[in-house]
Amino acid sequence: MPTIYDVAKIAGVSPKTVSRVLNDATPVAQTTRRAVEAAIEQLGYVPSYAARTMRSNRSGLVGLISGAISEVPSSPELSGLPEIYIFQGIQTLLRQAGKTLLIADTGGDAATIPQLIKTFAEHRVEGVFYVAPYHQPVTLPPRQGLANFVIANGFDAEGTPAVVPDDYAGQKALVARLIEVGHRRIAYLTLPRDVVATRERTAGYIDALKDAGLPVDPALLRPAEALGQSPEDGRRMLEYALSSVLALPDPPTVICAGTDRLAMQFYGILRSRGMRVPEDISITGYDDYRLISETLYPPLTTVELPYVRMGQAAAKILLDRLAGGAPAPAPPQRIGGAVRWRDSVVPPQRA
Amino acid sequence: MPTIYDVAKIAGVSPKTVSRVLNDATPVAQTTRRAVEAAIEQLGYVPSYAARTMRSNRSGLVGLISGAISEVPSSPELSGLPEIYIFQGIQTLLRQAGKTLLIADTGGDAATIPQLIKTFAEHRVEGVFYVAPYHQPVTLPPRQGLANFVIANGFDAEGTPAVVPDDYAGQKALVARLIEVGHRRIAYLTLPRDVVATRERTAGYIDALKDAGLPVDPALLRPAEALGQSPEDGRRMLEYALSSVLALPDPPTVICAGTDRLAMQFYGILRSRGMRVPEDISITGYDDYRLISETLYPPLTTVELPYVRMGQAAAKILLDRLAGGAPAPAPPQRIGGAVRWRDSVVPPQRA
DNA sequence: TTCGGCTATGACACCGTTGTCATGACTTCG
DNA sequence: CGAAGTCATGACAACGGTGTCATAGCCGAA
Repeated sequence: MPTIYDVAKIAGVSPKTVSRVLNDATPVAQTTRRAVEAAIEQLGYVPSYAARTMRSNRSGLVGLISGAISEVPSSPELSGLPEIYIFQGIQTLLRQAGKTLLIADTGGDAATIPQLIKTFAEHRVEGVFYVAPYHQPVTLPPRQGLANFVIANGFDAEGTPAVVPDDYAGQKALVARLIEVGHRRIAYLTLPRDVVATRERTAGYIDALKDAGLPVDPALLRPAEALGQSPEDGRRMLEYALSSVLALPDPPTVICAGTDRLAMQFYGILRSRGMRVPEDISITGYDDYRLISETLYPPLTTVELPYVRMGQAAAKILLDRLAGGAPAPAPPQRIGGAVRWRDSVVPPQRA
Repeated sequence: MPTIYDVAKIAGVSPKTVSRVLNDATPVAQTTRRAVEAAIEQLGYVPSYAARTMRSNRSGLVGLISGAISEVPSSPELSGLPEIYIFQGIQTLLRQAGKTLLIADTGGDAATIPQLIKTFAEHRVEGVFYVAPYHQPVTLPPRQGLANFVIANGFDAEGTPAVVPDDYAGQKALVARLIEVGHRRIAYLTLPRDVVATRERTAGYIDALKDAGLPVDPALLRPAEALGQSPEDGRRMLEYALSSVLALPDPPTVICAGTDRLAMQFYGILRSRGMRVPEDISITGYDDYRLISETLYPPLTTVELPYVRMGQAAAKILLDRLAGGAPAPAPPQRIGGAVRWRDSVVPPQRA
């Protein structure tokens, strides 16, 4: 591969001048610049980041770790949206800033993380992203001399900069909207009780009802899933939760599902019982996982899980720190997701 | 950050000896080795890949490009499985080989690729993966001096090493299995006519029928989707295809959908018409996209799209080349996917 | 005219490792 | 007992850039 010396020789200048041209550094005469650029073109010269890194100590690399970094065992049922959207958000901003993304996946085994971090350290990454598979508390392993960690889709106890979805506001906005179109009996069949998203969204659900002066009926609020259960148990729990609210003397006119996947299952169960969606009952989801929400018929009203924007926010935090900005520990940054209003919800029909 | 000199000074040896310890090179005395290892531990020393790269010209980095690298415009309806599984397969093997993965996403804009490749070149990657969003022909942009390209989920006209799913064998095995349990009237409602997967799977469908000595009825074989149509048109086409085969004088006992997503839509349509799955009609999918195939009730019989293994196969090709193995151009390597037999198929019921 | 200041450029060392080659101590064998 | 061979180690240069400092040419002001 050609080097800066080859370019210098052809252009008839010193290597240092070539370096200046490459870095847009002052001062270089117009004619010199053109000669150097021509030589670069002619040779197909590409500068070496490795050499640049040694002198300047800035590698242009940023690491990303995804997979089982959680305290909670990996639950496929919870990681609805592929984390790849978070990657995309991160990468978009990094590329604009001239950084390149190194990725490593734990493959579900948290024990591999120290090794991954060591590899990143060997490549002298300027920062590291941790991407959790769903909104959760995490514990970062030892930093091994690296700085500038940012957590996406999670948070830790040490106040590491973090970005999370605003689950509270999302569910609250959705329920407020349901109330607005006339619903009064709103069931909420949630994800497992112990996850962050359930706690926050439930609070949003309750506050939306209170804000509208509606009563909160505990019979309308129940988990439709538990952590670590078998598929059969899951199915049974789901049907039981649904049956319970439908059997109430004053049944709901709309069912909010904890996730688009649950909503999809409700479609199936309701239809095999002869109920029509949305004529007989309205349904909402959460995530806006478009493979489901746009494919279902009728298309699903849901709340966006703003993964791309979360990734961008995480990248912005890191880039600001690299630029020498304030560390900004603060509480996790919360990213709101829009309500996606589709045809699975209609105003309640008179009985 | 501590360097090899700091380690050498503390251990009382020369830098070169430290280097030998780091690389497990002969010959180093046991006592010396221990002293050096102790010094490394004490300082928290981490070797610099950048410096190593300069001397040895091996960066330990491999690039991966995903996104719109296709000739075909990106169709969300076709990229059933998230490419992330291909990444995982690739990364598993690379990590074992001590390589680190650099990733870049085009963000849907193929015009960005030359820039991405240039960035990879600056980091002196040892190879580059192209990952297509679904099985398709691709055209690689200029290589800009880089070698060792491998295509995953696609193939090009130049014979670049490539890995693709064996769509022919997958559909053939599925249909053979259906015949085995007694089905004779087997409908196939496919993905858009022009995509590779449809051509190959249709051939598999036909050959399975022929092998069993069954007639091929063109009325049972039709596309359920077209490229680039609106959601409403899509829905209409889908319903029309389904209605057509059901209205036949001798209707099918099982419907093979072009993808799990289509199968999911068929569940919905059939149920809103009062038909039961699988009692009244069996259904199969393709992809084994578990968020759908395991969540549907009854769980969906489908064919695995072996993305993880495809990624591993692609990585193996690259690693073999890096190790100096034969270039192995050959036709694309075909990776077979297993039939996943679940409850959406039962033997045909007597009319 | 002379001198300070600015512009464009180059010489040189250095970043952190490793390949090449040399060297000294110790074995082994005739 | 000396020559040849092995083992453990170190000196030195080189990889491809960039930071620091020096320098030559040119300008305008005193």
